[in-house]
Amino acid sequence: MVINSEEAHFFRERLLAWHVEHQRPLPWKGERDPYKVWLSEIILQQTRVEQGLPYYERLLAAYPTVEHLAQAPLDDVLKHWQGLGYYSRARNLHAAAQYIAFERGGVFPDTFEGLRALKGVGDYTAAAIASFAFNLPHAVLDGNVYRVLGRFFGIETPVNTPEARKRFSALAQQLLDPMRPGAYNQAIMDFGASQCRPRQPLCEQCPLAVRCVAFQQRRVEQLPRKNPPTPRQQRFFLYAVFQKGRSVWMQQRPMGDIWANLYEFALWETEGLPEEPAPLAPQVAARFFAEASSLSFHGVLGPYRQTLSHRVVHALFYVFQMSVDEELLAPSQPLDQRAVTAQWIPVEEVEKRIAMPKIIAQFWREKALSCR
DNA sequence: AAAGCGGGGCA
DNA sequence: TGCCCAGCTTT
Repeated sequence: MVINSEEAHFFRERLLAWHVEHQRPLPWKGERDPYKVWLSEIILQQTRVEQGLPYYERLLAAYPTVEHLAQAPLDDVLKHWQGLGYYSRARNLHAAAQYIAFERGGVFPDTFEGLRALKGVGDYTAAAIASFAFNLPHAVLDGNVYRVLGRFFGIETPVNTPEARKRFSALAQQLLDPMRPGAYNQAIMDFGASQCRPRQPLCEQCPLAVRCVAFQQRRVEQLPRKNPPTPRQQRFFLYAVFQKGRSVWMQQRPMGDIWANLYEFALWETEGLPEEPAPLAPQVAARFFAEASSLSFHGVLGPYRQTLSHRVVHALFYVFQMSVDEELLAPSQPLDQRAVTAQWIPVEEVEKRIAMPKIIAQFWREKALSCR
């Protein structure tokens, strides 16, 4: 789709005028430091501003410069990231920080291609940093832009396809104000977030409505189109929570699966949940310890359920206590068969130091409450 | 081209 | 409950 310059001018000017009146004050607005822009953009990937804001404040306080971030242990970065989701962002953030700090002397890339080569930086994030920090003319294409352009131009192509990506990015680049790329990108994303929002958009007071195809055809709620998502697969986790004195056995989740690098308890993944959980306790214990007789079973909690983007996880927690004077028994099956860290963690350090998936943190919190 | 990867908010 | 969110990476 090629648009004439008059139409592009109309779109641009109305949008920028709207932005002057309606923009939200946020800490990264107008920021030119590429480190801060980068940090904010990684946090905001697939994440609402309200959810990401406190994480931005805490991470920036903990790591004021890219060197601070690069020198921190990955587990500390993950702990700061706990609860935000998509944990590969934290791993990539850390890896990119080390690259910038140790191989580039702390100097950020200042071109689109240089930024795009950083781990965790795709087309959107590279365009955002390039335009905000360096005023380079690259148009952002995110969920907001898809929606605004899809409605205004009445585009039928489902947005979650490679074809849409090409069409929309070409369109976005034509509409970009080459003299004010940063301001334009801020404007269209703010506009999508608060005016042309997914549900109940404010069309009656919209400066673009007079030329908006979706509005004129009363199809605002139908656009942009999207292909249906793939159904979520169910997974069933039976956790064995081994406590010895004031310590608990925890292990790190492997790469290449959900919650990579976060910590959990000894895990037995099954094809389903048992009808009667409690009688299964000896079998659960036997999965991990040959000498189950030295364990006392303290009960089972759950099932807990958590929905992820492509999975639904159901979890039961079997709690066992070992006597304090007992030496650590050899697991009947290696707990670290996935070659990850496994260790006894003092109970009082778990919440402070260990990054856990939400479903683990929730169990742990409720267990602590029920034990006092 | 499709799948995998979190968690929160809202109708 | 389903949908969406300042997306990226792997297969």
